Amino acid sequence: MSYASVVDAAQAIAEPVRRDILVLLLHEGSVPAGEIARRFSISRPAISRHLRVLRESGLVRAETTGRQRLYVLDPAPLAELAGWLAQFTSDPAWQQRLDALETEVYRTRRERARPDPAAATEQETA
Amino acid sequence: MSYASVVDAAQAIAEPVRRDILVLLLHEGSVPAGEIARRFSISRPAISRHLRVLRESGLVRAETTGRQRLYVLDPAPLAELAGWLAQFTSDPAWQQRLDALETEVYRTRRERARPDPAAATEQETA
DNA sequence: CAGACGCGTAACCGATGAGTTACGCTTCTG
DNA sequence: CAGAAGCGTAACTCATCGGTTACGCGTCTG
Repeated sequence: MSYASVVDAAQAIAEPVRRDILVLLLHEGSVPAGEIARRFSISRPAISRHLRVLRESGLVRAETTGRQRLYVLDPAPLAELAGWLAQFTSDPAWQQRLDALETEVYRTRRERARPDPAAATEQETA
Repeated sequence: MSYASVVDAAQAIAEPVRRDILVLLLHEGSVPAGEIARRFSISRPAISRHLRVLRESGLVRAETTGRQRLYVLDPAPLAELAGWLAQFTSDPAWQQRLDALETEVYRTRRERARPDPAAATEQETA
């Protein structure tokens, strides 16, 4: 398990516009660059560079047909990222440890309703 | 359709150090801030700010005990992010469209394994 | 109680990133 | 074949980010 492309995928995903582009491609399948740009309020070069980021991180592939560039989604890196996330969401170890630790913070989180006697968890960063 | 915290989670995940912190907390359960800082080569204030980002995105919770701040993982936002990713990895629609399109780019992708650009910030240093 | 300890924050700085406009290259078209 | 259409890139600006050092504040301890 190398999780090599997790780095790039996470970086790519961090940008709202890029996420929207991915969703767009998911729904529409294959969309030319200009058409993608037309869907957003930012300029076409900005979209072009977002597409480059997505391309370089393997999330998207481009097929040149004539003077158009059709973009298609490639969810493989996203699957890898999902695999990386799985170690957190599926592994029960963290919960066991938290149970063993029996911290106040966790009980609060878990019950979500009881009055907080100490309230020492949420203070800084006013 | 909320995916509200996906934004923040993706942002938090985009940073290699923050990913490593999450993995560290996954394995160790509850770790004080200074101990976390000691595991990395960067300065303690830098870690402190990474921890703030993780806190504000809900990925981590802090419990103050005396003069220590114990950090624990909260995988809930990661689960949400995984849910967002699921629309790409589980939905078969994209593949149908790609099959229908039958593009050269896709056949290329399918036949030969794609080269993996090595960028191994992944394996935690702990 | 003075001082060490633990941790967060402020102030500052170089690097990165996302947006813009201007431009160039290739491909279609009248 | 000239010009429009479609895209990408270069050059630039501004905001954000991640790192550092200096500092402040609450907590433990001899």
